[in-house]
Amino acid sequence: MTLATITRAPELRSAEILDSIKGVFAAKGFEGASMQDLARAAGMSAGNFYRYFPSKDAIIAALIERDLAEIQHEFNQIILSNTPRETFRNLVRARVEAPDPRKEAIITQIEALAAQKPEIAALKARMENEILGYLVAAFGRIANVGPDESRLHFAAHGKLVMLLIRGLSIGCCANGAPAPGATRTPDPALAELVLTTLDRTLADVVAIGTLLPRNDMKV
Amino acid sequence: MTLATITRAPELRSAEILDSIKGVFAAKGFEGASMQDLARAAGMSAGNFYRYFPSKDAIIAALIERDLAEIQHEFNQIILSNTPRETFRNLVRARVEAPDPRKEAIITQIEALAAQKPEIAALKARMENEILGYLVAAFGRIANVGPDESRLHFAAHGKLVMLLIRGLSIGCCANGAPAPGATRTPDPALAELVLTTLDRTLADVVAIGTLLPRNDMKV
DNA sequence: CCTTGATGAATGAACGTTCATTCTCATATA
DNA sequence: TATATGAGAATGAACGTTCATTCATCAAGG
Repeated sequence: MTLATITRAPELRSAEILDSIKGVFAAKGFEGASMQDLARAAGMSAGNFYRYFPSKDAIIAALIERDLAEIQHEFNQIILSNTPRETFRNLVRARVEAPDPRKEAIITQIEALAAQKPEIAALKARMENEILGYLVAAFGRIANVGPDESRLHFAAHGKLVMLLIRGLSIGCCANGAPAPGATRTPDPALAELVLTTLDRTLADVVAIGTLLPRNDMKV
Repeated sequence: MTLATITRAPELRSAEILDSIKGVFAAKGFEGASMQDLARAAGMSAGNFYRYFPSKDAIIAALIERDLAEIQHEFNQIILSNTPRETFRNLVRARVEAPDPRKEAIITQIEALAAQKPEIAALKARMENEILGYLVAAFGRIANVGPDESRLHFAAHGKLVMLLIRGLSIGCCANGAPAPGATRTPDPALAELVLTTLDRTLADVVAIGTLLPRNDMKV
């Protein structure tokens, strides 16, 4: 409390709260976690929680917003890099080899919530479309083609990459024991397969790019 | 009601009920669908519903069990076929090109529920492990290697295939409009990419198989 | 008249949210 | 320095609703 009070900006406080409750959502699910649970995890009373988030749904919305900002930042690294392909591959590798189980569990919850709450569904759709946009832009940068061409030819490739990364993170199988804090074994062999699939996709993108009007010819 | 009474076997009746409520689960989610909703969709009262399923959880369990049986049947076709690779590809193609939105929505719900109910998590784990087993067996049949070798070398490939099919079905992006009965456009380009990825994986499996002790040499 | 199938109102627990109240503490006042 | 003040932070009990589940009751067929 005293420590919390020191934190001047309420936005920082909100971010702290989001951090502290992520685990609860991951462990109990969105509906399974009561507001009392969340408040307890955040170290405050149920009532006071509403000073930071006007509703339970708003918490999920804030989580989505935060993840999106983070992802956006990662893609900026790719776009600004002068070795975009390597940068892309490194970021993907990090995500594939050291996934954050809490983040993935929350994405699963959002996925399920979208069936129930149109507002969340819209947020999810926006998030996915934005990420797809970033991916397509990154592909355009890597294959050196303009944005329109990129959008036209690489949209499906972008979706495939999203599919692979998300699917891997969900840990589509072999989780078995529901031990809460257990370090999930994400099957290195599968991770390796996913990575080579991503490499193949990237190679496809570059190959297609050579057949398209190049971006740098205009200059 | 009168029609229902004619149905002699209660198991058939249960299957009918499962069919009629699948849409409700898909549209509203597991927690979003109340027992009243489900009973109404099944054309009976809330109380009477409990004559067929002892609890809400049991409905999900029954749905999982049914899907598993169906999948098992499909894999039997592959194992018994004398052109297993083509049979496999055809089944996958059907699933990729004409997905059942309700089934996938329910899988999403199960995924999220597993975080909350250990019983469901166990069921889910069993289902995934069984499907993986079928896939590995099918790969063994296709690559003509024994079950032990298959399990040893193709487990990751099986997981990759599961990941691809499930990921595609989730419609990882570009669903946008939450119109309930809308025919989702599953992006044929993405479907095609997934199929070629599956073909590559299958080719990898066969290639690895030629390096392994063959199954038919023993006879 | 008894069994079977079905009803829908009743139950009780759980949950999101609200609100009257208390606490904290920096500043103002004397 | 000692005290008063007031605004924001925090509490936790209470509210109203929803929902899974149960049960007393009924209808019909043999």
